[in-house]
Amino acid sequence: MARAKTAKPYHHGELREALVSAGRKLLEEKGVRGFTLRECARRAAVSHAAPAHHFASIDDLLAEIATRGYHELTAAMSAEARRSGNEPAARLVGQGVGYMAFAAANPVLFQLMFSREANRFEAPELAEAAKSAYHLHREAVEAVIPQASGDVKERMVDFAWAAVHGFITLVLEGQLGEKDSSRALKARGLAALSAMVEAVVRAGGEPG
Amino acid sequence: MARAKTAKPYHHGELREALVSAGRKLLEEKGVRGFTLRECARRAAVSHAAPAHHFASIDDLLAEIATRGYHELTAAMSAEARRSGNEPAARLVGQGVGYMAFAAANPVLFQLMFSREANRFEAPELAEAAKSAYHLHREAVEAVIPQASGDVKERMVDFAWAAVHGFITLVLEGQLGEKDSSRALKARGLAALSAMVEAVVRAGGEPG
DNA sequence: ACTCCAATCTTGTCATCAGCAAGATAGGTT
DNA sequence: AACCTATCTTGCTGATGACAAGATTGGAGT
Repeated sequence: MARAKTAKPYHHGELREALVSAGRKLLEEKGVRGFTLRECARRAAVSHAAPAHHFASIDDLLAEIATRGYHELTAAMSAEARRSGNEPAARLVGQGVGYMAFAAANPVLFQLMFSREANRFEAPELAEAAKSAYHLHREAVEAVIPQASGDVKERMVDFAWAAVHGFITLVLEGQLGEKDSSRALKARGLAALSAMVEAVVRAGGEPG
Repeated sequence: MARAKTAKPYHHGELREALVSAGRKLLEEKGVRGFTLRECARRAAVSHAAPAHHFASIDDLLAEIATRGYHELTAAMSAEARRSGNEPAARLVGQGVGYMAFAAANPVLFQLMFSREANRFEAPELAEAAKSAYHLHREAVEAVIPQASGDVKERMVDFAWAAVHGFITLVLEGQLGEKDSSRALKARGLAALSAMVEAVVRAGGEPG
């Protein structure tokens, strides 16, 4: 039957994308606990049961959103490292800046990506996406201390990631510099990054 | 009326405590998203509406649990620092060990305490409890670099906390050393702490 | 000892949620 | 043109948080 111009088409056409997109906004607005499948459906203008044909459960949708988050995180790290030139230490700082910038722009998504729940989502692509971000970081650290032993490298990979991740995490949680301007916060972040890189360089300089 | 020995007393007597206790176990079992007020009530053997008389909302109960978590965290940090003697650097490492030990023993609670939601709970005692943990940390860092300028001190407080918090956070999320034994993980944690303290000491040695 | 009252706990209800079932529609395939 | 499968719908079930109204309790004041 020919439908009137104003009638809603029965088939959405790009519902999966629409749900991911709506879900991502909803996530930032309402937080992880306020996220509901039905609200996603409402925002995509479909019935409450429509999402089931694209995502087996609410966790499935969250996993997809988190996976895309990791892809974006990786891209942000790469881009900022590239902007920082060829010097390994500068690139490591840049990658950290990219990491923090992504987190600051997507605080709730970032929290979801690094939450305990996300780790139990059993989504292979999610684990894959997370690993590629990790490898990017690992390579950047190792490039700074190419002469160090494997043990030292591993420890510095841990340490560097912990410093970057810990700093931005504490900021997003409001534990650090609540009243600071975003400009001042950026300066504090850069200071933390500098301290981290310096520590890595020193540790790498003592071979063994 | 005299009630039979087997009859359940109408008044619980210590329901608030029972709910906090049950809620804490439930939290670790089911995670933040699996936490429900009704299950807490069930475990305390009261009706589903009973908790309302002790906690205005589910967030209120979570805030109380988080507040107690901060008190325990502070205690764990203090105790481990005390065990580490009087040397400031050793005490800072010890405090970090206490921090990580608490987090490892209460992973979900720890995640809750440092989640975005917890920050919006609007519970004065929660903010208070969080601050006292922060001050403990600040003092421990400043004791290591008493001669440093205020700026350097502030930056090292940021940095040290970020390193400790970031490391244990990544471990609890399963991002770091998934397959490591807890013994190996502890070693990696200590390595991160050492690198952190060394960096703080060096930075503090350059006055200004 | 008696009364009364406020705190505590109960049952019952409502709107909302995730997930499932069964039926309607659409777009593509043979 | 017939069909067939993915997509989307309405309509349920069981559970949740919050609220309302009533029952019970223990204690404060007389």
